[in-house]
Amino acid sequence: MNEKARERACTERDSWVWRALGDPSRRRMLDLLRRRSRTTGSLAAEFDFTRFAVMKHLKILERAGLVVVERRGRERVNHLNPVPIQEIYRRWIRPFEALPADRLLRIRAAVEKSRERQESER
Amino acid sequence: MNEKARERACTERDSWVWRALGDPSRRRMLDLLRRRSRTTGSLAAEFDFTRFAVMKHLKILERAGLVVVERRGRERVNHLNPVPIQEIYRRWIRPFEALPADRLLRIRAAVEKSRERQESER
DNA sequence: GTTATATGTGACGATTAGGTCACATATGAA
DNA sequence: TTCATATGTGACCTAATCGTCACATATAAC
Repeated sequence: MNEKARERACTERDSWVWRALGDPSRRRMLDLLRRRSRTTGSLAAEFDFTRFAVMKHLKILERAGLVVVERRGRERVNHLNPVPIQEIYRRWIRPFEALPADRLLRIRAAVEKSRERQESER
Repeated sequence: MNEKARERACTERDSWVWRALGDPSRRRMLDLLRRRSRTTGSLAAEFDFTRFAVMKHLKILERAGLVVVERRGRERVNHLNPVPIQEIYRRWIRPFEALPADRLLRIRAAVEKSRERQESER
């Protein structure tokens, strides 16, 4: 029961992060911000769609805590914050790596079979 | 330029996985499947919405490679496949952990400031 | 002050996604 | 064969999401 409660809490807390990471444009933004921090305008120049759309994406990333804003005069510098991604890893990715070996074998067999099935369908 | 091409390819290939992970119901499904493999019906019993909705979710998870299906007579056993999640980690999570120390300090300062700002707004 | 630049807001439209429904198919057991 | 059970398909509705537009605000430089 404790585990269930923990799961549920994590799901809700991480929800904004997952939503933010779900969009390819936003992932590309994070990739750009990973190299160096940028102002909103500088970031918008990298995308085909309008600056307003970029701002919306940044707002979503900020809400998720993935982007932190530093005001510098009339500019707005967007920094990438890696912490939420690390938390996602600890709560979601790592547990999925720790499956028992017998299950992994069985899953691998199922993957093989489904691959064969897909190929025979062609 | 090589790096850019690699990024782009990764983004597109992982796109289905991200989409699949974006929904909280699907994440809960993966959590259930992590404990043990289940038939579609058994899985559907855990959710408030209909079995058909569960099937749609399973289809999306399957398209992303996160769920592998094993036919067993008239039953359909859904296995969790951890491989795509591991790939997500390698291509997306780990690079974000490797930021240089000076940038991390600066980002941390920005996080602090934005937190102060948020608190003063209350 | 005036003006140019950088960022923010509100309303709107098109597309997609999550969900339900009624109905169809396939397998195991009697 | 007959019937119950497990899974699959097509059309539909609703709500959220991504993008645009016109307009508003704030700061730096002159």
